[in-house]
Amino acid sequence: MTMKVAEPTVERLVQYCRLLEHLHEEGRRVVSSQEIGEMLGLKASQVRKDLSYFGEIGKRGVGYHVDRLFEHIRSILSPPRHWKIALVGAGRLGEALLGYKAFRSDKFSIEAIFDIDRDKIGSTVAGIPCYHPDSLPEILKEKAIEVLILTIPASAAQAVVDLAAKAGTLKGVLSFAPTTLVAPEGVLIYGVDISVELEKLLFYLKHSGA
Amino acid sequence: MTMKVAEPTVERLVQYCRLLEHLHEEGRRVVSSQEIGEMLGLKASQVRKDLSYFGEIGKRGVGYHVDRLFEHIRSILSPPRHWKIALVGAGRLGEALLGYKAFRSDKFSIEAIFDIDRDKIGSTVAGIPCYHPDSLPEILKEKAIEVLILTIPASAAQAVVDLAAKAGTLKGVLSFAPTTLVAPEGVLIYGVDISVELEKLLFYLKHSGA
DNA sequence: TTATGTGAACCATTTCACAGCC
DNA sequence: GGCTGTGAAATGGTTCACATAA
Repeated sequence: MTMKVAEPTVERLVQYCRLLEHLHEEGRRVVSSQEIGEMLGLKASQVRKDLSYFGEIGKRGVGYHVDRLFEHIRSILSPPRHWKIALVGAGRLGEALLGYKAFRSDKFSIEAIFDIDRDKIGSTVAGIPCYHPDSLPEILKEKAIEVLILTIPASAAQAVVDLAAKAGTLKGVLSFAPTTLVAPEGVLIYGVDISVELEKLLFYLKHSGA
Repeated sequence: MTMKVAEPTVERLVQYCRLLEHLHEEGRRVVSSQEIGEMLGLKASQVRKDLSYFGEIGKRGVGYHVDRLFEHIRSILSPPRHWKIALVGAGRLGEALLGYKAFRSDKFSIEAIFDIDRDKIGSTVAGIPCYHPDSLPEILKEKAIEVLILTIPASAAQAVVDLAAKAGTLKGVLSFAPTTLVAPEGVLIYGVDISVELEKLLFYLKHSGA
C-alpha cells in the first residue's frame, strides 16, 4: 500500500497517537474530533480529515473509540519492521539523545556509535560499541544499518553523509547539524535545526509588536 | 515596518544567511540564485522570490553581491534589540544547548536557569544562576526575561508555561518537550520535537519502498 | 440530536514563464 | 547573453458546510 500522505498530516498523526496513549491511561473510552482539536490546538475539521484518510474509523453521533483509534494510527505509523540506527557524534547532544526517554522504542535500536574521541573508540558508550567515522561504510554494511542520526558539527556533516552512503545500505538521515545537507541518491534527509527554530521564534516575536 | 512573511520563507532566510557567511569567508563576491539553489536544494525561482520579498537586492545579468545580500538578510532577521532568555531544565539536553556553538549569538543571552535538582539551585550552571521552578514568575519579572527554552519532560512542560505566564513578561517559548503545549494568550510557542522528527523519517522510509 | 466523513471553496506556497535590466 | 524580479498558473493544505449514519 503506497499512500501519499502530506508531511503535516504525518506530524499530527504522531501527536494523535501520543494523546490517545494518554487518554487510554486515563481510562477514557471515546473522544470527539472537537475534543482532540482543543487538546492539540487544531480545528475539529482538520482532525476529522486526518483521521478519515485511512478509512472510516469513527462512529457518527458518537466519536472515536480511544483504543481502536490508537491501534489504528499506530499501525499506520509503525514500520513493518525494526530499523537499525547508528549515532554519529557522542558529544553532549548525542549523549542526551541516548538517554532520552521518548527515544526508546521497539521500532528501532541504536546499533553503533561513531566518534573521533580516541578514548571512546573501541570501547562502549551507553552499552553501544563506538567506532571511528572512517569505518562507517564497513560497519554499516556489516551491521545492516540503514539510518543515521547526526549530532556532529556542521563542518563534518556532509562528509559523513557522503562516506556513509558508500556502504550502500543507507536509507535515511536525521541530522541535528546546523547546516543544509545534500542527499545522495536514494537517501532521505531530515534536519532538525535547533538554532533555526530559535531564530524563527525571535523573528516572529519581533514582528508581533513586542 | 510590519511585513508579513511566510514561515517557510523565514526558515530559508536563515539558511541563506548561513550560506552567505560561508561564501563570504571563502572570499566569494557574487552568487546567482541558481547556485544558491543548488547548494541548498532549492529551485532558483524559489530563491529569487524569497530574496525579492524585501526589495530589489540583486543585479540583473550578474547575480547577488555576497556581502551586500548577507547584510540585507541579516538586518531583516536580526531583532531590533537583545532578548533575555531563561532555560528551564538543566539536564543533558539543557547542558548540550548551553554548550552549543550555533547557540551563541549577540541577539540573545541566557540570563537564568531553572531546575529541580537541589544541588544546582542556588549555585550556577555554566556561569548562569540556577533557581527552583517555583520562583519562575518572580525571577522572570525581576530580570525582564521574555523567552523560555524548555528542556524538561513532557509531563512538566504545560505547568511551567502556565506558571511562567503569570510573570506577565513572557512572549515566547521554544520547547523541546515531546508534547503539544497550549499557549497562553499573547505567548508564541515553537516546538522542536525530536522524537516526532524521527517518526516522520521512519514513516517516509517505510513508504518509499524500503 | 449529535458527531463523523467528505466534496467543494478557500487560502498559502511553489513553480513557471517571460519582461526588464546589466 | 545572462540573470534578476514578478505577475500568473499550478500545486498543496486547510477550512467549510452539509449529507450521512448512529
